[in-house]
Amino acid sequence: MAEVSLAVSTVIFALRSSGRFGDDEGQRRLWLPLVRRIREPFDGRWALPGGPLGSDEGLAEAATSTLAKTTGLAPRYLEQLYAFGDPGRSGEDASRVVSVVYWALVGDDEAKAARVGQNVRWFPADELPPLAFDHQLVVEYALWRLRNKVEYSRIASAFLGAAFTLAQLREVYEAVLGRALDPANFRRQIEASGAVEDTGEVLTGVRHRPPRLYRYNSTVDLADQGPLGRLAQK
Amino acid sequence: MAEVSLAVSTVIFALRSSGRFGDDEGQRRLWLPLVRRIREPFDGRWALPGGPLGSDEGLAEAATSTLAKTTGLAPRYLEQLYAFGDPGRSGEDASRVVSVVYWALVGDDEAKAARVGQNVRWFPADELPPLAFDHQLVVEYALWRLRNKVEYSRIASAFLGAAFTLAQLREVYEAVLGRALDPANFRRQIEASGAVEDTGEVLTGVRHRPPRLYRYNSTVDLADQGPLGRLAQK
DNA sequence: TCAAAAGTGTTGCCGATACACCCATGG
DNA sequence: CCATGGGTGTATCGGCAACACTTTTGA
Repeated sequence: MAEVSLAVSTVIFALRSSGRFGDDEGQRRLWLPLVRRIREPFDGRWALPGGPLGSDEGLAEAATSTLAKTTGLAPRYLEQLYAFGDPGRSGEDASRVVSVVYWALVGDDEAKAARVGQNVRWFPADELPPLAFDHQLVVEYALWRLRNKVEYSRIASAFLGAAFTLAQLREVYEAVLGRALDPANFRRQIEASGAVEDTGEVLTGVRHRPPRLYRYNSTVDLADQGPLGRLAQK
Repeated sequence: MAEVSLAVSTVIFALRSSGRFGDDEGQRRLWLPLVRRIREPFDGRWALPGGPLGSDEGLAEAATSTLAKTTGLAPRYLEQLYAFGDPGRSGEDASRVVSVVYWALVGDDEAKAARVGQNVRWFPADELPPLAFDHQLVVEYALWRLRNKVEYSRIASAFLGAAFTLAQLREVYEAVLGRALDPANFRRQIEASGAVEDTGEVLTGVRHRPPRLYRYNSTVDLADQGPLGRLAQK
């Protein structure tokens, strides 16, 4: 009945060091992968990865498979962002498309191994090329959501491995929020939130006092941090 | 390409006094209109008003026209809630439907004049009948969003007329949040937020000190309180 | 023993809550 | 002049930011 086609796109965030030197050199920044369009409208422009919704796929499932196809990665966190569907957003007289957009976080280490190719490239989130469709707006909204959510949930964990120091966690916060945080107060906040627990181990090899290693409190599932999460307890 | 049809549904909230006596009698409660389904699946059950997306309609536009069709009202506030699209949510082997759900607020006075019929009825939000599809979950999520948003935005205005006393505004907050608020502190919070301005007039005819009448600060558009609102300033 | 980051203690400020108290009106 | 809600003043509490200070390692 409806003469509209439905697509699912995903804004994929990774936190990678931008240094040209060693692995841990340089500041961490947010990066995201874009795909180059190979047809009209917006032929040649960069766009968010996505595709039509398969008839047996769930929406989140479609976002995950898009993510796998373009980067070869599995998301550590995935959440629906918004459904965009105003007529005209695909360009002037293009056919009508409604996009359900998701945003995702992938791990730092995995992102290094991410596939790149002629038509897939990673860009720093604050230095994007001109984008197709209304994707500029979409990315800005996703960034806003990410920055907001970092402050009141524990999604920052998605950027880190199984064990981490509080300094590493703080670096994630600082990169996402774009400002420095007081180490002392950050420690207290995180400890008070109950989001992490002490592994009992320490990180050695650094040329100063060895920091403790923490892991995320497994009693809280990351998936439940999403919009419908708090209603899901049946 | 995609074998899925797209529909738009709306959770419509009004704040009406539940008293059987006069207009201002009794506690205010949240009410919402439901429509009775007249076909399978879920024939005979109550469901959220909605319909397929017209080929020239924007998503919000479709939500507004659904609202007009079922209640005869125009929304004072409208915001996208979520896109639901998992296979199986329409019942077992039903055809695949993705619903973009909006939520809306309508004014107290207008809601009194709202159309009702055999197949449209208003229910208190906390005494809903069994609903079709996953609409129970949808309504719960909408309620959660409403309660959250009342606390950090000025959408409560949507339930009131052009001029109102702070006591009336407080009643709205109390009904939505489900708890009593300190009048003194409520006054300070609202005044500090800059959301309202004094009209200079007072409400007479009450048998105590006449309360001042306020209006909402028109320099802030209600429509900009939505998710994309803060990005819309071009 | 020194530099550097981990980790702890302490203080002051600010916003929110609780609640005492005065104000203005209708009856 | 009294009951009733409008409206103002104020003390207290708790969280947070700022920052001084101690700890523990590698070099």
